[in-house]
Amino acid sequence: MKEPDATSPLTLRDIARQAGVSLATVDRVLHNRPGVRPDTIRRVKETIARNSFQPHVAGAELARGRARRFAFVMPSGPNLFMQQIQSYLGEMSGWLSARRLAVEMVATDVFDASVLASSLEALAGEYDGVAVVALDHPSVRAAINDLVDGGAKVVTLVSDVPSSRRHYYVGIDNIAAGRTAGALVGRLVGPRSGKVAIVAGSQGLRDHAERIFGFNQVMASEFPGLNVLPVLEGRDEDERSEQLMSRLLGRHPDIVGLYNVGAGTQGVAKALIDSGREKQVVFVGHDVTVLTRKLLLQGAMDAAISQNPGHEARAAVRVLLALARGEPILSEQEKIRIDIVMRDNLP
Amino acid sequence: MKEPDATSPLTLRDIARQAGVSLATVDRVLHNRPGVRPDTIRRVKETIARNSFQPHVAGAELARGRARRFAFVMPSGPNLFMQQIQSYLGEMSGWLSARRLAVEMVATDVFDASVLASSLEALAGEYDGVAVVALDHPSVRAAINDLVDGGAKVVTLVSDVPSSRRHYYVGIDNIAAGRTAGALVGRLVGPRSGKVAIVAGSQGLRDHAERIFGFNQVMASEFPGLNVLPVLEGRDEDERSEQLMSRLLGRHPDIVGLYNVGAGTQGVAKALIDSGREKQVVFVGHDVTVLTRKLLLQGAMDAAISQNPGHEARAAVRVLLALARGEPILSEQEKIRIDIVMRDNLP
DNA sequence: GGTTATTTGAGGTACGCAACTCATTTTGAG
DNA sequence: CTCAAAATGAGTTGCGTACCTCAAATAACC
Repeated sequence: MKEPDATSPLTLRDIARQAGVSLATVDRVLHNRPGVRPDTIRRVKETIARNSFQPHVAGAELARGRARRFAFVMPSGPNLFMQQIQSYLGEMSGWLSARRLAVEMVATDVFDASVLASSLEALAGEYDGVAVVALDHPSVRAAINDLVDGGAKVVTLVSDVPSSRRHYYVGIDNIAAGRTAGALVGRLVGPRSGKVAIVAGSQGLRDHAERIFGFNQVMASEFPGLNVLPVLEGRDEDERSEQLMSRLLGRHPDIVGLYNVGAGTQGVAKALIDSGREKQVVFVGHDVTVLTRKLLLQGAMDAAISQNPGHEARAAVRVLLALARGEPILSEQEKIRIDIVMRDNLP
Repeated sequence: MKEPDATSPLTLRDIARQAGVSLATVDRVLHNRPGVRPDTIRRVKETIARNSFQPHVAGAELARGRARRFAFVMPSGPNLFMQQIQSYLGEMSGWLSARRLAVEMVATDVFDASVLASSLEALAGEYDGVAVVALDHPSVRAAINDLVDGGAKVVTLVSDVPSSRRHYYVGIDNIAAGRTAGALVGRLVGPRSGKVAIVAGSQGLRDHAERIFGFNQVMASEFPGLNVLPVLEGRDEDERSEQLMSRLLGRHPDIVGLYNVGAGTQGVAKALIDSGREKQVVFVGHDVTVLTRKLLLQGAMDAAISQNPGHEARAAVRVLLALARGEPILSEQEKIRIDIVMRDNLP
């Protein structure tokens, strides 16, 4: 005999009884299976809502049997970001396997739309969820939509494709990141006036373009004393960035600020240090790596805008899992913050 | 007939077979139950390790039956921090109930050691886990240790009691927070020299003392041009803080920086604004609230050091859950970061 | 009214583990 | 060697859900 004494958690059986239907019907409603009258569906859903009933995740997880497979589609090549994500996923391996989750990395050329699109197509039906560092291009958009239609949960990582039907975007607001960089450069330069240089990978990349936009916005409105020079495009390569930067420093002795939008930080820093002006020029860049950490500590770099890659990796996994389970997403938790890292709050 | 075909996840049964023991013995080993020879224990553990086997959380969770109860022991009174934590826990309610977790708030006077200690004692045996905003005092330490001995998992929140046997501390490194504040004030003041004021709640509070320590450290070593004035103790009250600050501003026309270590921000800001010097004085404080948000936006405050309370609440719950389940803790994930919040990266 | 289609009920099995009982084997002490 | 104690095996039950089958009831149609 089951006593209705304490507030022992409700089960599906209780819901069924309260709604005056059988367990099978509740199950049909819960999983959108056919063969239930609209009226009955409503009654069951109301009962669930009234009791704010939540199915026990553990029960559901156990009953479904098979493990879930997630794919992370990431840039190929000796990419530091990919290595970091991979290492953070590695740290989660215990957590993952205790939940019977398999996460696999799929390396591909994310900068070539057709290659990326076909890589995505190849995943159809194989995975329950896909996280992808996506290029915003029609064929990629179509591939993402196909995955979604195939029943997979799709999350864009770092770089979004807002026009697709992806379920979620895990990454920062790049315009706000650029604004933050602008505010930092402006404030740290102080009352001085002079020129400000920008080095980006390419203005064709969505995230870089957005950061530059935000940066210029702040510069124009809040720091009229600073004159922003045309953007140098270093293609995220160290050598090229260094050359461009060296030349620019030579031509403009009155540079007081420098914003490095993407990678190629090593080259930019080398040019700055070789010029001997690293103490006079405020240098703000992105991401906390071994390199930027060193530069911050030695004072050559003043601040780094960072989007914690560990958080991104974990958030992507959590979001995919929540989507697959049909759980609500804790959006506040999964939001990637724009971190300002200076020497004294290095993580 | 079970086929050993694919890499279908192992179960306890597989481990038992491989180790050449029965399921009951594996269970005894796993739960540190008596009645197993040391040699057998070793053999079982080795088998588990060799296969990097992780018990399926869902199975374990389902089998244990009863729900888990966690208590959050927090400051009573109209405390903004408590309200925030409570609201963030509210957002998690679906997540919590789907895992059959009950989180209860226990309000108490956390600033009175004996009251806090007896509040903690009262929880013994009732809860599987306790998160507590703790005062570092011998009687509190003893109460925490008693809870731990009673089998509860204990996490200190925001304010640590390192000498106790609490399982984990969820909060920031306050010395580093102070250093960060110092670096910000110093950098934002720029080449000017002058005096820097500090307002704290009380130097007797561990976190405040640590922040001041870190702040002074940076000031002394990196900004010799800035002269730090003696600490004002505003008891985290607006009125008192305002009076003290007004008087100080009157006496020192050459104040260029201001660090507000704790609460009472409203009062400090009012004194600063009334003096009409908010544009000349760099003002750095703590926490992003409705108030500090407004001050940042209007430019009266230059930066806020923040420890995301939502993250703290969620981390505390996750850590308690992991501890209760015997899962490893993702320390990287649970680490509370020191956020620098300026106008352009307001969350 | 009869027939078919749709909807619902009843029940079972399986998932992986915890927690227990009780029988049996092994071990160690005397 | 004997006998009690310790160690281990074998088995059962239940947790809450998913997913399945088959029968029964109800509704819709002509």
